[in-house]
Amino acid sequence: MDTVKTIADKGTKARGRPRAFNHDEALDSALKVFWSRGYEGASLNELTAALGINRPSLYAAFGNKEELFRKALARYMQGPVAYAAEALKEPTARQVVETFLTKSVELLANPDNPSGCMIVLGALACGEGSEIIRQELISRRMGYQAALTQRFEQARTAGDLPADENPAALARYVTTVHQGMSVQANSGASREELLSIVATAMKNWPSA
Amino acid sequence: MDTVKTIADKGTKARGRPRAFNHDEALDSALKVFWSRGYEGASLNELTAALGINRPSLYAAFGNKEELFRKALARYMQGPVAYAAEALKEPTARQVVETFLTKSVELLANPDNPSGCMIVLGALACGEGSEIIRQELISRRMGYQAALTQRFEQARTAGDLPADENPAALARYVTTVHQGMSVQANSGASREELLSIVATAMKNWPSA
DNA sequence: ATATTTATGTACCTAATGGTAAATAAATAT
DNA sequence: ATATTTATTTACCATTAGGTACATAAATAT
Repeated sequence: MDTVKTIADKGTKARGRPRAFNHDEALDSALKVFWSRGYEGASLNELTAALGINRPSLYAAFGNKEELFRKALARYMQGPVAYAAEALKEPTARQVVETFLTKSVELLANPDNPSGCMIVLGALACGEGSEIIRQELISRRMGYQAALTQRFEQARTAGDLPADENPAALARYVTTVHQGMSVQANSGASREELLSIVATAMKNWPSA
Repeated sequence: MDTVKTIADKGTKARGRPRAFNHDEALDSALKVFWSRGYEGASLNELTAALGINRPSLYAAFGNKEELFRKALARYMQGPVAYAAEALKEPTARQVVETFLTKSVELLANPDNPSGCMIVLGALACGEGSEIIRQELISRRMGYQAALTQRFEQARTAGDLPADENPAALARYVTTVHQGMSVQANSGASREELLSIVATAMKNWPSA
């Protein structure tokens, strides 16, 4: 268990030999590897090399490959992808979508990032051994799609989305475009190209 | 068993021991494995089991894993995905897109098929060892995107696409929707759900 | 000073990976 | 009948996969 991490534990000194690496920085390194290689494509050799630690330290700190992926994924959602949940707070459905997709482009086109969203590309067509992670990523995607649906229902009530529009269908459309853009980014699409996709996708957004 | 392979060889008899399996049926079995598992996720054990042959026979007949994938991919394009090239022949740009996306749904939602397009999902976020295949799939996707662009340019000349529309941007949009639908299919989307995506995506198609 | 606790380093484990050597079997050519 | 050609079978190869045992190092508690 962690010794000095929380503010509550500030006074107490760590009991054993101190960790030689920073827990969160290591997680960020692991994230980069999983993000670019996917769950299956990320080998423990590549992970330990990126983290600058050896295997037993990794296992002691993070459990195993699967657990490490989950922890990296949590960090991904609280960090690089936090904008997605934020976008739901925009005042109108149109602004929600525009903000979500535009900020997605910034993430996808950032040359410092691996290309494509990790939640989308992390485990798609893969071996049996990755099935649990694949299912987990599916439920994350569906979770966001459901959140968008709810947001659009609210928008319909609020009046900024016509009553005859189908919130679930619109949410599915938006996530589909986002997922397609991840594939495009993985294929090398530029920021401008991705932005043009957003523009085209938004052209038919229903007006109130 | 067919000892005689090509029409040109019709008269001559096969020289050595005849193959105990059908070449093209085996390729179809390999296709199914690669299609559902991706290049990286398909192991030789799973492949040989699916083909019902042992390793040396597979290597003698198809080269190696990479070559087998290429041959399965070629068969995929001439078979299940032949509709994509066909769709380009539709009379108007709108019909091209509608046909392409609708037929894609039939492929993606067919319960007999692995879920998602193999060209899209076959190798996205993967290890170093799959990089060549990943690049190859990228160029297939770009190839179709380029073909769509050309078709839209032609449509603009023909007058069934407004002159101020950008053929490349529209083609990118269409392929993005298709790629997103592959992810949706992989996440378990139904035929009806996929069709609703097509309907939403087509709503903003420019009219002549 | 000593015991206790925790982390690191080395070295190793088993299973699975893609790939192949060599013997054997089944066909045709002469 | 025999030689030649090609395919199958069995058994194996080196490498890598994810994961761990065990001794040692570095800190605190008493």
